[in-house]
Amino acid sequence: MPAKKVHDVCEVKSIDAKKVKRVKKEMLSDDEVGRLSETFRVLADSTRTKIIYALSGEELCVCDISNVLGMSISAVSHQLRVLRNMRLVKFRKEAKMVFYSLDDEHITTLFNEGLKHVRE
Amino acid sequence: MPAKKVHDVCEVKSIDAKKVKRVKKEMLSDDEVGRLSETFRVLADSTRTKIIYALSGEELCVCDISNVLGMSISAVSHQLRVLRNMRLVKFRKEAKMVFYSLDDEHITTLFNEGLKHVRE
DNA sequence: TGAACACTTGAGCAACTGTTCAAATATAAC
DNA sequence: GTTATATTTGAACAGTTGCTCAAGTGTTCA
Repeated sequence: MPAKKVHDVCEVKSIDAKKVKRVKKEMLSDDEVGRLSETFRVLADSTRTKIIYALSGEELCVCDISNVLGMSISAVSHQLRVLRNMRLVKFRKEAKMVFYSLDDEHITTLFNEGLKHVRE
Repeated sequence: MPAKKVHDVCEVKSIDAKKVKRVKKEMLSDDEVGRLSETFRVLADSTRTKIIYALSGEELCVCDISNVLGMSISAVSHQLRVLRNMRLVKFRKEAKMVFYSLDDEHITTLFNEGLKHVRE
């Protein structure tokens, strides 16, 4: 069997081979593309959006965030873990409570840029 | 049966009721939150990321984009529809071909802000 | 010690997303 | 008309995501 080719991919060079080559050469690296979409993906969920906005003013404990959003502690905690893994929030423990706050001003800039866009 | 309450939500006011009230009042509207996460969501996929970047230099037809990305025409076309629905790209038909180009400079700004972030 | 509290975590599940495949549409050339 | 090319579209399918529920950790206080 010959090396199977995906039929759906246009293989003709009739289009604009030079253009394709040039654009291909200037394409972002896989690493950049991956980190870029990962970055946007954390911001692309409404629960996380609300958490980030809530924390943009002041630090809050998990229970407070849960109250502000009207969501279960568990759901909030799961999302806080995502934000923690992405290093977007930091936390500090005080007795039984855990206080979260923002930990990445680049993301804040990006977030505000997005906010500006939807409010345009 | 009495009105069922979600048990998991912390209902005690022992935390910081005033803080919660204040943050709640300043919270983004549902509409803003929705549009914000929708905006970030379009950018949160690597195929769409690549398409946007490819189009940031010059207009390209579907076949060229497919060649640049090394993906099937169909997959590219599906994603172009998403970008079209979000008004992020525009297109022009020329004979059998369809040329796409960017159509939203706000998104370009947001995209570049994201790029700056991952390249920091 | 044990109960209460604040939070985290894992499993399970429904909803969503991106891709493939096959079929459809549209335009051009014969 | 038929054929070829460029693109779109719908269905199906696998993979991912975000929530709930229940059980777990760790700290405080009696």
